[in-house]
Amino acid sequence: MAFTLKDIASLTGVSTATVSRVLNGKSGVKEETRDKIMQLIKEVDYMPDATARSMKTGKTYTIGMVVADITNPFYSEAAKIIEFQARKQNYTLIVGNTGNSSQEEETILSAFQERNVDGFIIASTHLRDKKVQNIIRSGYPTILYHRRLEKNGNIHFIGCNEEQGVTLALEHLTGLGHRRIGFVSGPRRFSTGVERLKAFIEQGERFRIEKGSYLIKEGGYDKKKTLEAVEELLRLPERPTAIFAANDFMALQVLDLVLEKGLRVPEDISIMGFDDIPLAAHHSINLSTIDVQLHKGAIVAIEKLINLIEHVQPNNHPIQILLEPQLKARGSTGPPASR
Amino acid sequence: MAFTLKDIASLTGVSTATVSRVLNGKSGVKEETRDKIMQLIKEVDYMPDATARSMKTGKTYTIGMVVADITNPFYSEAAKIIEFQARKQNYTLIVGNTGNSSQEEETILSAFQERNVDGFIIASTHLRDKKVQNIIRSGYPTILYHRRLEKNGNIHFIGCNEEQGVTLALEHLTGLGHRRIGFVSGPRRFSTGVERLKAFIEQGERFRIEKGSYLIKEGGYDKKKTLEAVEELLRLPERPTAIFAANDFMALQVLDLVLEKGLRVPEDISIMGFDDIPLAAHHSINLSTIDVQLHKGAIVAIEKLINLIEHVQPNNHPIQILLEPQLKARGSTGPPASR
DNA sequence: TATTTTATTGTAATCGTTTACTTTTTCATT
DNA sequence: AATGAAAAAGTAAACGATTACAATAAAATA
Repeated sequence: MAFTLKDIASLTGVSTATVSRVLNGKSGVKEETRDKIMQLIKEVDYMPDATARSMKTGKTYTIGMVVADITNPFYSEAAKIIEFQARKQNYTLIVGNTGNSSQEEETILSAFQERNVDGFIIASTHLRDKKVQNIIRSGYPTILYHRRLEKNGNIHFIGCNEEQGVTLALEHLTGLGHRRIGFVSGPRRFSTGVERLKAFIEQGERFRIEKGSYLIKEGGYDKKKTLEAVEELLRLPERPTAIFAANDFMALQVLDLVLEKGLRVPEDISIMGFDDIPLAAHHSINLSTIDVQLHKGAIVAIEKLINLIEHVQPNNHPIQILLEPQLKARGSTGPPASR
Repeated sequence: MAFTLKDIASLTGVSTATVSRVLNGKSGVKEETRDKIMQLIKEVDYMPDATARSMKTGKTYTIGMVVADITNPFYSEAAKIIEFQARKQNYTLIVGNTGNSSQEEETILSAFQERNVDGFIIASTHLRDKKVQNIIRSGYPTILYHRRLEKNGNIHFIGCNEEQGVTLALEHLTGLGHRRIGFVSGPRRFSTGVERLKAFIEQGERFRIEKGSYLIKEGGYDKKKTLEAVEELLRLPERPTAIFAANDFMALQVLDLVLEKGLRVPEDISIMGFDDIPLAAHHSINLSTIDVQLHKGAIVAIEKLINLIEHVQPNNHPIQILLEPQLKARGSTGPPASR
């Protein structure tokens, strides 16, 4: 049965205050007393009750992170990095998985609030997410990661320069000679979805993608939706010579579907992704994509969050960090077949 | 600024006891009073402080899960399922990532203990894990998932029948005609590592794998170790016609390396994995492997754990569940090239 | 040695809930 | 109207730590 601070106090014949002081490494305790207490602590393997402690101090040393899908390498990678960094500073990370359901997200965020997390990293918000707005408004230290809200007044955001990323991708594809490029967009509820789409349309003009020869199709995170989009693209009278998927997770699905149909990549069709999840570099995937600097972003996110938590900001300048994406040209893209 | 139960009490002019009763849906509160309180709660969006509550009740409704590597789809998939099931019953899941370091694992487990998690799902234990033994001994509801301890007296374990899995794999490979099969084993600190290896050796005899013509090499989770193992296998005078990796994560690396060397799979060499992570079914991976029933295992694990937590077991029969693995024959295995 | 000063320790309230126990209110019964 | 039982509400003590403040012990100074 577990020992409490009180037990330690009475067993060593001192007051709880003294034990607490020792526990927290405060000064003003005689060496001898400290040693005696420390020894007993080791001996009985006493560990302070974080619950009780945080009740008094108001700090839980817990950070709530909520992601769209932990099985998506993009998020699991980020979670891993963030957890690691957090623990280095004594924080525990709680990760919640929304599966892109705002219903679930709300439940999770509430659970986290009830548990008094010290701060949030939210990587699942949709554009007009009431609950998220609510949390930010009520002053919780919060960092929006990767996805943002529609209106971003006074909101801390860390992500990548989506427009720049799309530009790089199109530069690459058009550089190879592609003019008919199909785009499988992400859901429009998410900032990444709309921003990448918007950039594709804008930049598409600039790069002279053939009018009407590309199709934009909203994909989802389930394979079915992506399948529909791909089928529709391939059924076009003038088939696109390249498909650009709005993220790697979808690109993988596209790749899968295209291969299933017996097309060769990149000889028959090029595939381009976005995000650069670790798997993209895998030899048998070998996906050309845009590196969104996930690692750097994750590190900055947790660093900034802990900063927000520990030093009440004198300046309430919202943090707005846009990382510069990079092109990763791999084997899934090549020149279009000449006909 | 957040409202407390006391605020709700004084604002509605009742005692804290009454509010608490309403909050917990207890009887003995007049309808009218209940309504009045409920209304205020909605109005000010009051949420009870889980910290304070669990301090009194001794329950945190939190489950600690510790995994070897959250970016390994095997674990992220399990975590996702477990989190989902847990939340359905009002539990929050904390996931810790050990990166296979027992140092890290210990830190994480201690952090979880201090936070008074109601139970543990441990999917990272090594065979003689002191800390894990310690936790089990001290009576925490704990389920070992996937990996087990060396001695399993009175320990709850859910995993798959490793021997059976290896047998299926060898049946498949030898059935195709392979006699020289290289095995890249997992680390021997883990039960899965030794069990799969042991089964390979035992069953290998039965299936008349050519003596001395196969090599067993301990791989790791970093690509370097696997690379070494693969190189050594390929350098053998009589090259194995198939490589069996002790898990899919490693099989993916093997696949990658083999392809990099210009070998065709399965024409030049067959690759077999173990676990059946979702990615294995991906068209461009198409890895033959052993389905360890991860989904079922995860569901059972969380179900049993919550059961342990909520109904103090009258019978302390340790739970020992071995799921039956299944062969998933895909494209990475085929008959050996005839020479 | 008496008196300050400083270092060490102790006391007790508090954080926000829950809950055993007590008190008050309501209402049926006589 | 008096009584008693049942229903509703209240009181106050926990849970296990932290901490402001008070008290004591030790050391320094006069």
